[in-house]
Amino acid sequence: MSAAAGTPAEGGGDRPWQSYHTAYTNAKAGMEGVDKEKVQKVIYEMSKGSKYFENEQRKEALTKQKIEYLRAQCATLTDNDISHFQKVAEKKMLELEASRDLSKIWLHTDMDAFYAAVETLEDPSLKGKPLAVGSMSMIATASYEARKFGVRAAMPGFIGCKLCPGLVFVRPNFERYTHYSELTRKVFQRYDPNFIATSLDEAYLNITNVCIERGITGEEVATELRAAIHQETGLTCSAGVAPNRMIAKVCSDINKPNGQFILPNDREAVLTFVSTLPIRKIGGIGKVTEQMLRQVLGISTCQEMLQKAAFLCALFSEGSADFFLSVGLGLGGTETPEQRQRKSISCERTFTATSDSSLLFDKLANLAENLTDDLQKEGLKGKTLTLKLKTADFEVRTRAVTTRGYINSKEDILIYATKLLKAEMPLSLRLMGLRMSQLHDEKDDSSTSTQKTLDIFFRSSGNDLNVNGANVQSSTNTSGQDISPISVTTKDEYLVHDAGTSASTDQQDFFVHDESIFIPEQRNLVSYSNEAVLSNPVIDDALGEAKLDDVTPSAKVMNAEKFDDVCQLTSHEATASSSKPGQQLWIDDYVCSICGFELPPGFEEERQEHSDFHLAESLQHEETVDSKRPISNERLAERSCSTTPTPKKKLKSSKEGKHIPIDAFFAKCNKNL
DNA sequence: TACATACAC
DNA sequence: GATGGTGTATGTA
Repeated sequence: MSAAAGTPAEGGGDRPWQSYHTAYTNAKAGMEGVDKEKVQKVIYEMSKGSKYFENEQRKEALTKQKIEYLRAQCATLTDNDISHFQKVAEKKMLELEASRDLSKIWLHTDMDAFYAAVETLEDPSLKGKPLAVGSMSMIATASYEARKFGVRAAMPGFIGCKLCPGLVFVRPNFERYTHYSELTRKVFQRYDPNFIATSLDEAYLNITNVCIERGITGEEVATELRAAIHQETGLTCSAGVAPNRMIAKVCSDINKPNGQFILPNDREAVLTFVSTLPIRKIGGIGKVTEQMLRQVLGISTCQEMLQKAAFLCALFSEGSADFFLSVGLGLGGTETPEQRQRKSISCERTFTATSDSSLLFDKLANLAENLTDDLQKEGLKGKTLTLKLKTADFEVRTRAVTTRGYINSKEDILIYATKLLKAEMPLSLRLMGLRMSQLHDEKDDSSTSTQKTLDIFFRSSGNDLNVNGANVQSSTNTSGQDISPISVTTKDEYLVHDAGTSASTDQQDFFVHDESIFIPEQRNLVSYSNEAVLSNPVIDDALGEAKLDDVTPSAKVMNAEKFDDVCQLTSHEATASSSKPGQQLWIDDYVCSICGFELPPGFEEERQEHSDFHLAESLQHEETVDSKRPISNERLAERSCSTTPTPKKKLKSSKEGKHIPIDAFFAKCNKNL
């Protein structure tokens, strides 16, 4: 195998710090004169032995395994394989080359040490001092003075202190940063009304029209724009100008701070530029990808992507290979993308590790509340709730559940979140997070709040206890069947709706991520009308089903166990049961003995409502004395909860060659034979 | 769909 | 003594 000319495994032995790579190992602008070896040593010494460090070691070991695996795959390639992939790669490169568009001029701007610069502007006494915006745990931004000592963003503050004993710390103040960010965006808007803001301090501008209309060069636009930003904010920024966004971003980093770099719209210039460019400079190529490409294929510059094109096509997925080859050709991002919708919304918090379950449930409730606030502020509901856990050992797990309907109330979120968390207990955690995805706009949804739903139910119980009672209209589905209100579910999973412009609301007390693509022209996209969602899905799914099903309470008690089986949660002994309405018992202080519905301790109000529900149900039962359908609490469980089983620790060490490209190759080879 | 990973800032 | 929060994309099962 000729191409697997990876460098020998570095580090280990007498210089263990050399092999400890962190997110902040690679140099940032302003760190040119830094004694990297010394910094590495300090980072290593201060990290060594910590749980964080040990987790990093585990992750590195996995990366090494991946690298070994790819090397092995590489070694199996025959000359025939290689020539086949060479052809594949050449075809791809021709196609990519044909797509090259040199008619656009893109400008990328990046504020210089943004948070630190804003703080210095607000408090001039900080000027000239090594400054870290952040805390002892984490630095968000380091001033250029601090960078000279090796201090940088994403580094924990205590390591920064060690590297730079006089380091001054300032707590982040996101309202300030947002204010200054808005000032910069006013300037951007004048040059490109459709500019793309990727964070508070970075943006892409398509300046093609400005250049044409005013008959000026990209360089002149950059100079003028940077001057305007300085004029209007008092802050400096750097800019890169190039025929596409990928290159423009790299260019803005070249003469940082307070500088600019222009790459002409010329194919040769682009290829020359890319020929020596380290792959790590490219957005999307991080620590792991860099290591893989270097250690498996000996690739360290973009141009080498082209030399090793056949191997890239052989070893990686089509998407990855396309990306790598584009990088080698210096292509990427010439059209303004469609405004993208937010896909998820989340909230997570780190705290002192604890295994105290009541503390953990409290924290979960806080998260649910925060998430609800954020969802409601944006008028969003979601279907998939993901619980993120980070153990005291820094191991990260995520557990998700998809509900049948869209939810966004604290109560609903907490019911599912609690279920997910309970299934993982006991464990010691240092972080919990909740994320809602599969979102849609609340205003497109006719569903109402939990309370309202219960109101409707109770009103209906009072008047007409028939399942098709007056308060809940019967509806007809597409196949013309009469369907019960309870089973009416929304069918708008792929609803398209207007996202609007989003001014970032930086509520967090630390880092902020402003993902909004700022497109001031609000466009109303088509939104497909959804079928009516009559009421709160959680209640519909869990309680409503029970309302339809007609069974004796004792049968329900028996099924409470199955509920747990289906959800694969801790099994509860349904020993405590009551067939009398109003005397409902909570098994394990948690599960409703009648229907298996779970409500954690502390939800006394909700429990009361739930008990009331069964009371009403029981009354209804007395009125409609038919027992047509035996209850299916399994169905109830399936409907309300699709929680996945507890972690199956899969060891991804299956040495069986399952890598798609390789398999695909053999499939193709067989066809070709 | 669920989960893990990688990445950006 | 101590290593973040928000969001996207992708691969895999």
